[in-house]
Amino acid sequence: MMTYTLTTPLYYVNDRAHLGSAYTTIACDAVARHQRLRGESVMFVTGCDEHGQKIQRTAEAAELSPQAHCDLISEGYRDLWSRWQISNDRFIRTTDPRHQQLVAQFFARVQANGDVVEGRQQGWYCVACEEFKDDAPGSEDPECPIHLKPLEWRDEVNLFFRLSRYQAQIEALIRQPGFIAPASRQKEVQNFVAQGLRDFSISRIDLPWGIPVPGHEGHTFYVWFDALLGYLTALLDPNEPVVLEQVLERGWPAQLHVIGKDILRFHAVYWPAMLLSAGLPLPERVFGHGFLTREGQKMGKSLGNVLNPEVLLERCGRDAVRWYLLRDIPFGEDGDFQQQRFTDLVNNDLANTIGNLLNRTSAMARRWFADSVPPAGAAAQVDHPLAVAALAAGKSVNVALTDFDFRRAAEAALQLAIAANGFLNEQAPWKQMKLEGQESLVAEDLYAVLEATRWVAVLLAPLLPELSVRMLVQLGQAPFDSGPRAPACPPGSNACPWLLAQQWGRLEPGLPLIEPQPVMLRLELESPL
RNA sequence: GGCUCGGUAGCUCAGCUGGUUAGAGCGUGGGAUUCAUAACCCCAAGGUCGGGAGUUCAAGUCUCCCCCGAGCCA
Repeated sequence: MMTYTLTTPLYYVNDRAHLGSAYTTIACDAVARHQRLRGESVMFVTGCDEHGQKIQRTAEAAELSPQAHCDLISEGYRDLWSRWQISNDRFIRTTDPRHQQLVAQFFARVQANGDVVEGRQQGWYCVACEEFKDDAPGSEDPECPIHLKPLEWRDEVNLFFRLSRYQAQIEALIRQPGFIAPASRQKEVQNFVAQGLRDFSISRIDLPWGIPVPGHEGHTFYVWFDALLGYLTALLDPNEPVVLEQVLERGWPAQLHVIGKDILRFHAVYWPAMLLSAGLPLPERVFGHGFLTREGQKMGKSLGNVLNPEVLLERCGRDAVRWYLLRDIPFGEDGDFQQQRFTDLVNNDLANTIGNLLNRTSAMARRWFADSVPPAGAAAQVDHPLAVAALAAGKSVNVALTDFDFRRAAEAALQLAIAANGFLNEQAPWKQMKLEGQESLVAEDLYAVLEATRWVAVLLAPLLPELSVRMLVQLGQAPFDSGPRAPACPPGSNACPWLLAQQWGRLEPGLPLIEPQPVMLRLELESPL
């Protein structure tokens, strides 16, 4: 069975997780859950990138060994994702000894293919970028334009990867529609490649905190070379011997790499070339998403306005943050985190519109129909206005999620809830109940709204798994398993619960309804986050 | 400095190959209602579409220049 493999970047352990990493990871989580709900077998990879001089120095500054520092930070990531209930199947650390073995095997292939050459590299180096700066600013004390830190003069013999040999293949690759997403990022990479690809160095000398290059004493691998390979190591079963070829049986090639727009070049150019050299298939798609600002300003330590995902989690909860990030920020574009808007949207959409819909409908059904789902009558038919709305919403959600358009998906689910609320106000069952002989009409109306509400819960499952579960439980429905070990359904089988749930009329009349509890509380933030 | 993307109501954004009075949600104001989490539903106000020039019978939508923001390459 085909595996849907997707990855977050392997986060650099230079510092603790920030909101940006949480954003990327949550988006991937939504995709992974959606695929699992559709019955796909999913391999969702995340992890940490732990080598390089920058890490070594950060550790020294903290008076820790590099390993101790990496252990600390990567454990922080692992713990954070677990508390966010991220459904990753793997968490790879590039300091894993197994990774070292895989890198050696990969390197051997690249070398056997004639793509490794020695070259002298001389120039100004930025440790923060872990890169040589081609155009040295001439003067005596050049600074890195990005980090505003002094550059260091290096003169060393390194190993180079012969990227230049792959010019034509890379050009063809990035021309393919869909490989680089969103499409608006394609040109930038094309122009970069059009300038002519130059070989890039894949080793460093006298940098102990890295993976040793076999056969080249004193060389360690350049951090990017080793980090990208983490995607492969992650796929291997932790108990099986490390055999590069085996990744083909474990989900390679990936369907999707989700990354921040700043590292598109590495994923859309360098990485495919490395894979070509090693004779491995290429990933289907590289999605470069935008960055988050906060209240219109760039987040940064110097400004002291960094939004900590731990704080967000504790004070606001998973559903609220996921909803805001997925529903309001166009995936792919830059976005701005605004606290007022955050609470407005969460309270309006989740508490007032969706939560209250369930609450009011369930309360009426219980009051007038013996604590249970009323008889459906004509409302069971698929031409009921809410049935039509539900089917349309379901279609939109599925299409939107396939396109990684979380906003459209969230909007579609929300619109269904709005339609159901509107229908209730039009039909006003509370008025009808005061009249004689209107009970069957009221029953139909309430059934239709309860069923539409069930649909809202179903459609929210990939985006807000927890809210979805709380709603389904109140409706007496079995919640869906979209977690790491969710069982996949063979293609063509009709056993996929989530897809089955997207049929109008699945709610059983007569089913007991438990006393409604608010499924989503309003956010009341007295102080800024 | 070069390249790319974006700059549309207070806020977040839709506006396909140029064509009737520029749309939605949030926020704001008003109304209606009481089943419900002071919730839901309805209505309204709000924009010289970043600035300037040009092409056209007609431009938010095409061309050029400039300004602002972001990313990449230097």
